[in-house]
Amino acid sequence: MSSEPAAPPVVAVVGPTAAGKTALSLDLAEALGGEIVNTDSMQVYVGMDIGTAKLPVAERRGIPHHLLDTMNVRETASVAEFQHQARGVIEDCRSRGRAPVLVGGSALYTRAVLDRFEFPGTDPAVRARLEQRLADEGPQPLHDELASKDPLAASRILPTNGRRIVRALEVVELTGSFSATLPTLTYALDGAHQVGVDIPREVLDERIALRVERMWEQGFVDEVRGLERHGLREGRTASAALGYQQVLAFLAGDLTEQQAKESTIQGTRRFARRQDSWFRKDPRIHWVSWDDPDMLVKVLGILRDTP
RNA sequence: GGCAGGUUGCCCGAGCGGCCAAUGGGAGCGGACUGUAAAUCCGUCGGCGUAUGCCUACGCAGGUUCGAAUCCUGCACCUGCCA
Repeated sequence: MSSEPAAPPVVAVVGPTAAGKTALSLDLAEALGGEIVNTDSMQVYVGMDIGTAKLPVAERRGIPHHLLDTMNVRETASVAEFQHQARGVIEDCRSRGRAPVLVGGSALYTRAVLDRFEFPGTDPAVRARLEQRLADEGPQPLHDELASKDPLAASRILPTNGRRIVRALEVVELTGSFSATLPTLTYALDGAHQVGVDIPREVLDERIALRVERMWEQGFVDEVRGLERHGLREGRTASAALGYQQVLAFLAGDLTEQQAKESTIQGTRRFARRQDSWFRKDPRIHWVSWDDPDMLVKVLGILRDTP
């Protein structure tokens, strides 16, 4: 038996928005002597605070938080880039003997960090050309083209999903083929664990509605107004964030404020369903109930008992 | 009080004698997902333990018809115009 200290574990807290991931992650980080690593695709933006439910600095209990506020709203986010940064942060934490605690609801981001996930490159010119064609011709001709160049990829992507077809064609042009299917569930990091916060739909729906109401009370509309001046509307990814897109529509006069709020609640609920479909099918996740008073103890037990 | 219009499935909204359990949208439910992922897209969607099947259903009650959500009569409620 080796006597050298084991590397600190990597724990990812997953689950739908508003389930209570943040509280658990803070408790965990304190218990493990760890640091928080954000895996939320929208909390990376500077100034997107209220609408993303970003934890205020004052409530971070002095625990270092990584990968928050790394981009401005005009910049386009990228999973591959995020993966690179996150792995760097994780390695850095562990080298200092600190356990990285990942928190966030962006399933693809979390998996990209935790799992063996390699993203083929990208080429802005190729992408732009394909997107132009998508706008002009619609998805079907592009799908036909994909079918002739990479039949397997075409068979795995529906002819109506222009977005995925464009990316597939881009990768085919760059590398010759596109896998169009998710890699197996295999951790790329040693000592990785995933803990899911399980919460009944009815409770979650209620919490989402409440959270959105609070956002408005806290001045969300003003936050978006301010970000609009910093180019939020031009930001490709940031402008599509839930709540932000709705408030932008309100500010443009396309929705009433009430409609924007209701649409945000509705959209967030649907988003939570999509998050569920990622997390529920991952058998590696250890689930704990959102209202379990012994949640932390249980999670620590799980970490101790599983390799 | 008179004239005109309306009442459809969880919600909105088409249908205007058979091809209607009833177009479409939303919600709900399920699913996909490799460099925009809080995105993009798909399926399902009255009930009945597989059904060329049965039941329930288009405000309520009756009628015409081989057959009605669709036509007629009465009633109830809503709406626009004239008073």
